[in-house]
Amino acid sequence: MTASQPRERLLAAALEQAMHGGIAGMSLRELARAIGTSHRMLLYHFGSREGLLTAVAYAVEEAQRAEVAQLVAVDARRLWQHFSDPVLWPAERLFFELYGQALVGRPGTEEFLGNAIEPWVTAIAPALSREAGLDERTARLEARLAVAVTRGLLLDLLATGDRQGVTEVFERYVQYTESGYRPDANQPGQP
Amino acid sequence: MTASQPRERLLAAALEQAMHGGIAGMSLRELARAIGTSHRMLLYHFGSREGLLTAVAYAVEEAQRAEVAQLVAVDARRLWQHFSDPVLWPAERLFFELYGQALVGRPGTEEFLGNAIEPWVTAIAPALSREAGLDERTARLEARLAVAVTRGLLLDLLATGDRQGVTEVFERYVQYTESGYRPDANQPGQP
DNA sequence: TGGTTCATGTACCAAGTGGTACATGCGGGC
DNA sequence: GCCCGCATGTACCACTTGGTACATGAACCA
Repeated sequence: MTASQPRERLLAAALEQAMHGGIAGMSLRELARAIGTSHRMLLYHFGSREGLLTAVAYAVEEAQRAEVAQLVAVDARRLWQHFSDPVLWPAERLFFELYGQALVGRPGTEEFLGNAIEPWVTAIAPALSREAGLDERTARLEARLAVAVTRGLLLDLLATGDRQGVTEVFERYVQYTESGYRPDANQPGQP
Repeated sequence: MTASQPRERLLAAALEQAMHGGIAGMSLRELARAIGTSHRMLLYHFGSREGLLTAVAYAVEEAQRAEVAQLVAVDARRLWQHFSDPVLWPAERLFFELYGQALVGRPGTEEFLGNAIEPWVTAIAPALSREAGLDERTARLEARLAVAVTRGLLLDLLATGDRQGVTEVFERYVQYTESGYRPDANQPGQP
């Protein structure tokens, strides 16, 4: 189940490699050389280049889901602390790489899109509903916003490397959510 | 200055093509065929494949900056209405594609990263400072958050296509900002 | 023992790759 | 007229690409 099967072993190695230098732009031979096998083996075990890409995308997705499952009911600051940890940056770069490729229709990455939002929202919303007493609809809205904020700030973080600065921004967002908002505050022109 | 110079004409065509089907995964010949020229011409005018990629990335960046300049002092809802318009989706897909490639170090896209955050913050912050009476530091924090929220929600939008749903989420964020937050809520940190 | 299945290596293929050499047209200045 | 610089086309280069054919080994089961 772990790395005993050669396919699993190769997949793990490919994943590892994908996190250092990307994967969408690599040829089978490049990748094979990098992980110490032959392009013949990659084709044997994954059928085609696209099959390999698909398998990697799927694995990344699965890792994400595992992450989510583990993080339910954790508070926002700890969650950000977790995601902004530099050891996760390679994985997050890979995520954005695959995401970008999926958006332009690169085969083998398309199904990646379907699981980019909904599973996260579904995983986070119940905790919000429970701990903040929100009705389900509102909890899902709030969760969707949280996912977007986290992704947007991760993009910032990966581009700038400025963990402290971005963390400050995240803190500001958290304080918004903690203070709740007053729908009666009406406007028109900003307060 | 427009499309009189052949290089400009080719660049415009390449950009156009890049928005429909991406560009990072295309070969020179594919691209040339798609825009009705020869790969020879692309190499002549851009020096190399990487030169072309760079030029396209640069043009996208420039278009972004123009967008920003035009949007200063516009209110948040109109801004979202603008960015979420389906006619801009191809451009935004291209943005995320280039961003993803830049994050994994694809040559010709690297400098893209440096201008992903700061120019936007600098363009937006003064308006926030002016209209909401925030000090400069706070205005920049707020602007950085706004950029992240917008990008995160655009990612959601491009993946799901659910403009109405995502717009609701954005609305929730706007209401947070409009109601202001109460730092006295509990929290020790942050003034 | 022999047969079967999975894993791997070697060698190859046609097609496509980025890039270059070279010839050709076409315009305006002299 | 002539030349010169830009733009373009044709033909080619060595190399890489994804994929396949085929042989071989190792492990297991009969």
